[in-house]
This record gives sequence, structure tokens and C-alpha cells, in this order.
Amino acid sequence: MNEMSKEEYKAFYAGVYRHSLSHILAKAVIELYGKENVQYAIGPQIADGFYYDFLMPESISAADFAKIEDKMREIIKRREPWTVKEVSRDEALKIFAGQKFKKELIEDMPEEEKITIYYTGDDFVDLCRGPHISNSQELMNAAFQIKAVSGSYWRGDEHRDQLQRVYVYAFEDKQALKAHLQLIKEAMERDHRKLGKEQELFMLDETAPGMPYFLPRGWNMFNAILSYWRKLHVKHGYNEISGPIINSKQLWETSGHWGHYRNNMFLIQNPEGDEAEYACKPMNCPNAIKVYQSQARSYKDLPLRFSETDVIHRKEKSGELNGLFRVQMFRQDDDHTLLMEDQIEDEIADILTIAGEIYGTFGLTYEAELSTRPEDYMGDIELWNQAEAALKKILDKHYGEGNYEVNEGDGAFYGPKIDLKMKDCLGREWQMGTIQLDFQLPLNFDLEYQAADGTRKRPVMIHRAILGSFERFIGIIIENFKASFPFWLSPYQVAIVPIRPEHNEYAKKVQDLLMENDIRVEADYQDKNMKEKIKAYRKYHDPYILVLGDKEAAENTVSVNIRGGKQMNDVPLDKFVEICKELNRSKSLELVESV
RNA sequence: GCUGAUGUAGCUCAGUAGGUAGAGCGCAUCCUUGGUAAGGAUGAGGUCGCCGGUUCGAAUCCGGCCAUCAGCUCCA
Repeated sequence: MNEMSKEEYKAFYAGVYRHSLSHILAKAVIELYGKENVQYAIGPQIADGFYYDFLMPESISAADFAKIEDKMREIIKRREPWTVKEVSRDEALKIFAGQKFKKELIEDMPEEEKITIYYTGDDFVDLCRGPHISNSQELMNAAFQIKAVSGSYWRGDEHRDQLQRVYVYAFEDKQALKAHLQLIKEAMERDHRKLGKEQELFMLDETAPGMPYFLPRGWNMFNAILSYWRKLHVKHGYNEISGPIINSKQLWETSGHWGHYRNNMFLIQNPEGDEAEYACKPMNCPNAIKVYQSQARSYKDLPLRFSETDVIHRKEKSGELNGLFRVQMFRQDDDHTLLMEDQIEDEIADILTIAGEIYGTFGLTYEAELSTRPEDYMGDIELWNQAEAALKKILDKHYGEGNYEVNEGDGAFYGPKIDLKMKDCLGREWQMGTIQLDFQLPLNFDLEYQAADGTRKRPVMIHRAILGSFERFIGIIIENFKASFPFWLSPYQVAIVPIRPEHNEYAKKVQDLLMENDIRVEADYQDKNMKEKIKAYRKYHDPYILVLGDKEAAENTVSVNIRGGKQMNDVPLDKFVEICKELNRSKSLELVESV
């Protein structure tokens, strides 16, 4: 333990425990369901425990969890010794005869690799690199709980066997497991689908799967984000456009979508014809290109930035939809910039500056990842090398060498890309922003500009989105803020509760003044108990609830209930308006809680 | 698309031998005329996801479809 810090020590043992417990799980499943019925695949550790994949005729359901957990405990209590053995390929194949997944794993191992197998007791053996515990009794204190069982594909390939994957939470002791379950509970309470319904932000209907409706409160928030985004992009020289939602087949054939992306497109058929003539756009790029082509372009015009937030549609496989996180109709905070090769570096640096500012405004931290040339790349390899070198240089400069991940071979077929991943307050990662270089579409559409030397040259295109899509981004911030949004983002920023109907006149005056100052305000003028009105607005997490009665009307003040429980009383009305205006300007993450 | 599960009032859910549905919250009306986290009374809401089958009779059993959820695969 001297060599390792306490954290490292814990992480190491959590790993050993999880790994060892996965063997116990496999042994338990085999004992319960019969060795002849179970093909066991792999059982790696994951962030909060481990899983093991099995192929068996019987399906495991939630009702079986207790039975399996009990069997695992029973096995641990046997205090069986664990032994490791190094075997030859032939011996290994013999030992795992009848286990097709193990056989495949052994056959795929490189010649020179040593094959080690672990025995748990003398009746269960698994192929494994280790390290492991030396006796099951070391697991007596480990805490585990089966989380779920679900389908998975052998080696992630949907054309191969579908296995049953048993997920298990596993930690070094009971406290750690309990803390983790608490975190899961917290994440569930933050679920944007639950909060979106409760807070009346958006809805989904089965007549339009994956195509969210924004409700008045959610649309207010959407528009707040959009105007912030617009203003920032205008400052950085962007030109917003809007194009058709539907284009004819001809456009998609030129862009290559008809050939490569048609399965993800909503096609529209003429009543008379039997073939689709039109399709809803799944991406904005071809329309941006049409706008580029609407004029002869000069090198003096470049870079030309066409930003766009039009609705796009992408058909997804039925099981993939998920609230606002995965939808079939959405709006990207999109842009297509056409530029010369020697402008790429400066342009991307500017995009990273914008990204930093936007994420910072939402209190999100982020990391960049570079994805490089895939095997099935298109275009000139020299251009690829040049582009990748340019992106590396920019990332080195912006974040420091090594402060970003590189995913070799993960780029799009038309160019390398930088992905921006954010972390929310629970430490969960989300991929949102993406910056992609594209050499292919300018070629497909034969784009040109007139260069300084009089020749015609082809521009490069950058596709980029910072929020990713408004829909997914809103889903994330609902969870991140647990629907208690910063003032500038709140669906309604101020709510007004007149105490009695005779206070409605003053309340209306306050409401009008706030609206004139672009503050989103709602008021309840009904003749009912003020407590009920306050309660209703609290449910919506409105940042400030104004309670107005005789005193306030006489003194031209407001009494403020601040979200979270505090109060500010007798605030002069003009002072309160200033506070709100300043919060809208600064986009502060915190509310002002005292005068 | 695949594996497993779910679909009952606006919301959260109950309905366990198949005999045409219940609760809480919300909503409406009335009372309370209010100073800060659920005042009181009364009442209205349901083709039990859709279609078909079995049955004298289906929310309940069977089949198909649709949607949703946990994952796999894919992605902004």
C-alpha cells in the first residue's frame, strides 16, 4: 500500500473484486441452470460493477435475481481456493470444449500470448488474464446487487448471437454500494423525461414518435438559448440562413445521402407515383451549399459561415428513441463554413473559443477528442494528413499537448473531426459538440471560388455544432440543473401573486414593467388563497415569486420569495427590475438573494 | 431492428380465481377574504394503447400491431 495512494489502492481492489465476482456470477448461473445449458461469454468490469454475457435457452428475469444473488453468496461462503494455470492453446481448447465463445476467444489470441485460466474451486474454470483473489473468502465483505438483465450481441455484432447480459453493481463494501445506489436515485430524480413532464417543458405523442412538442414553458427556454446563441454567432461573423425542409431526390443524389443515408431519411411519395420523389432533410449541409452556389464567390468572401437551425428529420431504429436525448426530429445549432485550406486553423480556433464561452455560460466543463482517418476514407491521403496535422496543432495550442484524446480511425469518411464532450454535475459524460472537416461535399457539388491568381479553386467545408442539437442539449441541462434553471434560462423568470383582488391593479403595473424590460413574467389574478398561488409557482421552480399586497402597493416595492426558500422583502420596484435585467445580461448561474 | 418488460382518469398508481372500474394529487363549483411550502365541502373526468380471437361475458386469457422503458447496435 506504500506505493499506491489510498484512491489507487481502492480502485485496484475494486477492480480485482469486480473481476473475481464476475467469475462467481458465471459459476452461480452454471450451477443454477446446468452446465450443458449455459454458454458463457465474457464478464468484464465496468464503472459501477461488472456484467457477464450468457447464451442459454431459459431467459433470466428480475424474479430470478434474488435466487442468483443467493447462489453467489453461497459460493463465496464455500471459501474455495482460486488457482491460476498457464496452458497451451491445445489444452485450453480441450478444457473449454463445447464452449463456443471461449473457443473463439482462444483461437483469436495472438500466437505468442500466454493463455491463463483460473479455477474457482475445482469445478469452475474461466479463461482470464487476472489478477484475482486467492480464495473466495476475500469477497466476504464485497457488496453486490444484480442491476438488470438485458440483451447484447456477441462481440457487439447484431448479426451474431444475442446473449443475455447480467449487470451487477459491485463495490468493496456495503457503504460504497449504498452511496452508489443513492447516486442512481439522484440521477433518476433528475431524469429529463420525468422533469420535462412535471415542469410542462415538452411532450411526446405516439402519432409522432421521437418528434417532441415544446410546450409554452419549454419553448420559452428554447428561445432563450436560441437568442443567446444567435447573438454570440453574429459577433463571430456568422450569417444565419433557413432553407427547405424537403428537397427532391436530385439534391440527395448529388450529396450522396440517397446512396449512403436513405435508410435514415423520411421519404415522401407522390400520390400518383410509387417511388419517393422527395425526402425530408436529415442534415443541412446540401442547403448551405445551394446558398453558397447562389452567387459567384471570391477568395475575398471566405470564410463564409452559414449557420442554420432548421428542423431536420432522421429515421431511427425503433428501440433507439429516448426522450429528448435521441429523437427523430430536431434542430442542430448548425453551421457550414466554406473556406480556403490555409484558413482552417484560425477558423477552428475561433470555433473552440465560441464553444468554451457557450459551455462556460451553462457551467459545463468539456474535453476535446480528435478522430482521425478511418479505413474506408474518401479522397486524397495527402489532404487528410494535412488536415489531421492542422487539427492536432490547433488542439495542442488550445488545450496543451496531450490534454485531449485521440480516437484513431474514428473520423467520418469525408474528413477528420473534433468532438467536444461535456461533463454534468453528476460526472456523466455527454458528446455534444462536433467540428468536422469535409473535403467530399465541395467535390460532389463542384464548389468553386475565384482565387487571387484568377484560377478557380475548391473550398473546404467545416460542419460544426456546439450544442449538438437543441433538443438533446435541453435534455441535458434539465438534468444538470434538476429543472431549477439559472435566471436567464428559466421558462418564466418572475411570478406574481397579488394577495387579494384589490391588489391586481398594482400587480398588473409590476407585470407590465417587467415585460417591457424583456423579463418573462407570469401572474395569477384569480380570487383565491395566496398560499395556493405561491405553491403552484414553486412547483414550476420560478426563480422569483413576488407577493404583492397593501404594503407593496403603497410603497411601490415588491416582496420576493426566492427559489430555495429565502426571501427579500420591501425591494423597491425599480431596484428589482435592475436585478432581473442584470441577471439576464450576466447569465449568472446564481440568483441574487439580497439587495 | 434484437432481448426483456410495460401501457388503467390530466399526473402517480391500485385492480391476484374473466362478471362492463378505484385511490391520492390535479381540475370544476361553493365556503373560507387571505401576508408565505398542501384550509374545508361537493362534483365532473375512463372507447382500461389499437385491432382481432377464445368465452354467455375480457382491463383480466391468446395472437398481431403501435408506443414507452432497461440494454445491445447506431447517433446530434
